Amino acid sequence: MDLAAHRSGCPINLSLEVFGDRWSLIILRDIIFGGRRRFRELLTQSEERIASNILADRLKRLMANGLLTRADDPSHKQKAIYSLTEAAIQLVPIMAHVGAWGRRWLPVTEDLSIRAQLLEDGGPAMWTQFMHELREAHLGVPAPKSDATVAEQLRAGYEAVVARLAAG
Amino acid sequence: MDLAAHRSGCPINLSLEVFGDRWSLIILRDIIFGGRRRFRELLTQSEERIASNILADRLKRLMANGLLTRADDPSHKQKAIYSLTEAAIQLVPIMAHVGAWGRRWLPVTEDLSIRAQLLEDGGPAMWTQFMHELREAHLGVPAPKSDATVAEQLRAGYEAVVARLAAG
DNA sequence: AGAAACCAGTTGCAATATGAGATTGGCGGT
DNA sequence: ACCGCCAATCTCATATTGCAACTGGTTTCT
Repeated sequence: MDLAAHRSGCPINLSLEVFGDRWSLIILRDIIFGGRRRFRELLTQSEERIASNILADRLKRLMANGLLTRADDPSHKQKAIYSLTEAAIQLVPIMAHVGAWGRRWLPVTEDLSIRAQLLEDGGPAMWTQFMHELREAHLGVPAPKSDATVAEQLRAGYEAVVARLAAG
Repeated sequence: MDLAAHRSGCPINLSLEVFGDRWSLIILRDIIFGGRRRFRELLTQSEERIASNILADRLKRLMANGLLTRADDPSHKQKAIYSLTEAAIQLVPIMAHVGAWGRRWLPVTEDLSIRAQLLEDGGPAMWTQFMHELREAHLGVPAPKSDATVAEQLRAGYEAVVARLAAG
């Protein structure tokens, strides 16, 4: 596509050209923190109700920009599996910072911000471990063993808040 | 404006609703790292050539979202001065991370990425000092004294690269 | 004083992107 | 054979973006 179609060679500008829109980081968030790997999961299980055409377009664009890869599911001929690339996995610290910033300055809801809080409290060490787990799940790189995975801690924290809110 | 017009209460989503577009962070980058404070400076001195109506719209939106304030310049009746709020100053670590990510994964140019590199090398300590300097310049909060300001280090690094590229 | 340049935007209009909903065509399970 | 699932695509209405020209006022120059 874009032969020299860049607005400038500034790293912030180029980054925005890749994920500076309303949906790309939402999709990556769902893949990274929500464990979604397929079109249908991303379409129906996100809070923000993305339209199917937008989702299809963004997945294409993220692949073209090297943040995602797509593979056929060997067990289901028409199922596709999306995987993060190393570049996308390295967005984890940015996600953590953005989540922390949003939690501090915007009217977030408790259930949807608990993961951001756990990640903020865990700090860079937790982000690094989480990135290892993502590399294992998406790139097949074995991760160092640990008793409680970050993914599990985030899930448990979320469940606990949802249960507490439901109990009232 | 938008009463409950949010797509969800997720901190990442709400953050994207504030600055998840192609221009908002570019404008903030120019204010934070380029020292621009006025409409005309932002309009004409940016690499990416923003259109005046888009600039006007984004400045309005950033003010509505609490990232900028606007004041009349006492010495010039029709000059306005834009200032960062504390919320915007706290985007510095995100800017630093996004710059570092872009530098690693995208085809940046050397002159426009030197500042990102200096900021990456300087680490969180340098970001913190820079945030103090921004608080002094935009909020009137006196910053701890230091022999070389971060702003000056970034400027000098940029000038050096530009000079070397021009000579070489 | 009069002309020229500067300032912060606004306006009109074409091109582009977004969004909701229906539809497509291949696949799997029963 | 039928029904539901899957990854998209199509259609059409609305919203956003981008360019260029323009506004109404203010300072600066001569």
